[in-house]
Amino acid sequence: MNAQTMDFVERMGLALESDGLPRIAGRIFGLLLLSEDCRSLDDLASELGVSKGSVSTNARLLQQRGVLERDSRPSDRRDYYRVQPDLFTHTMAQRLARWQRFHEAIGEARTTLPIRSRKVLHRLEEYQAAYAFMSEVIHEGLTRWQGKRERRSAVAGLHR
Amino acid sequence: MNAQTMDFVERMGLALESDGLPRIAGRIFGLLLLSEDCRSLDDLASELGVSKGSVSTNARLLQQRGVLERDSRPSDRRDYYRVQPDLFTHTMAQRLARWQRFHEAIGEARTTLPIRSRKVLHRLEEYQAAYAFMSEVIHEGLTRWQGKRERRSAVAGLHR
DNA sequence: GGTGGCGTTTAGTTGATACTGAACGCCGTT
DNA sequence: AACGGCGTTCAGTATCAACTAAACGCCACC
Repeated sequence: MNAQTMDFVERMGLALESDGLPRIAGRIFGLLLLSEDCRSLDDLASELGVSKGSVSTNARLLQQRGVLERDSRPSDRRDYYRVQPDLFTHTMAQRLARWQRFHEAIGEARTTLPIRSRKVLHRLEEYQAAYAFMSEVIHEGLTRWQGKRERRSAVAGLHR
Repeated sequence: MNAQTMDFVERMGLALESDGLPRIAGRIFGLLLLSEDCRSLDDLASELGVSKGSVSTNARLLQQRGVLERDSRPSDRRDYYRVQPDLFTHTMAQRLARWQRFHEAIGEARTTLPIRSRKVLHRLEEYQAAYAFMSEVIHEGLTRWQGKRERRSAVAGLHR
């Protein structure tokens, strides 16, 4: 592997690690981000110099998170992985879902907890209102972006 | 402390832990979120049943992240902490900054790495474009929300 | 100048988890 | 039915970070 490429892969390892994922998951992601074609588990393992078991576990983890996609080829028993084509939309949506859980906890607290203080109550309401507003903004932004993408690829289709 | 309150505090502990912060930091945040007034370090430590050192370190951490604010009182050497008033805007802006670093890495890779594949290049460009777009959407949304807040508090001021 | 209350720092412990290497199970092929 | 190639799983380890408790340093007040 190229030295610069290895640097990038390593940076991605650290970046996703700071996001709560295993470092190897980040490395797999980084490598596939720069790969033209899908890669098999053994391919990934040897390229990254890590055990096959780790790659298997982490590739599946990334797949479940919507970061990677699994692919198969006719008359080939191996699994191949690649990055999800519309990666950005997926990860963004997933982040939103993660926040949602957090804000649900606050909402639940607001309704079920015996809150004496008007100040606290107002603080929680304010927070929820802000979340609701921004959640809507982001959702609307995502659909607008997808619309742009679709229109662009439709035009590209005409040019073929 | 109330049992339900303890549940909530514990949930916040887990929530912020899954965000890369120490669990105690989450507990401090949860407790202060439900507190009418500021709390001293010793107060927090005894209420949460953890060591004073942990509270000191983690409260400062949350302050540096813009989650908490430190307060002091005349003729009192103790530090008091409370949640940042416009918590939501702060945390949102901080998340954006964190993403930025990630996307800078991708941008850097795109320009410095020798990328042979047109497909890969297009993938990276697409990703960056999406990020730029959504970053703008979120920023614009945040300023709109702050505008709403200011107008509302101005009206509330008139009514006093 | 000593004393007590405060926040901070640090050595040490504990707990969690990423990772490895090997065993396992499955299936297609011979 | 044995074999080989594949993905998965699991016991063992090693690393890392949170947390505690105690020492420390600082400042105000006596």
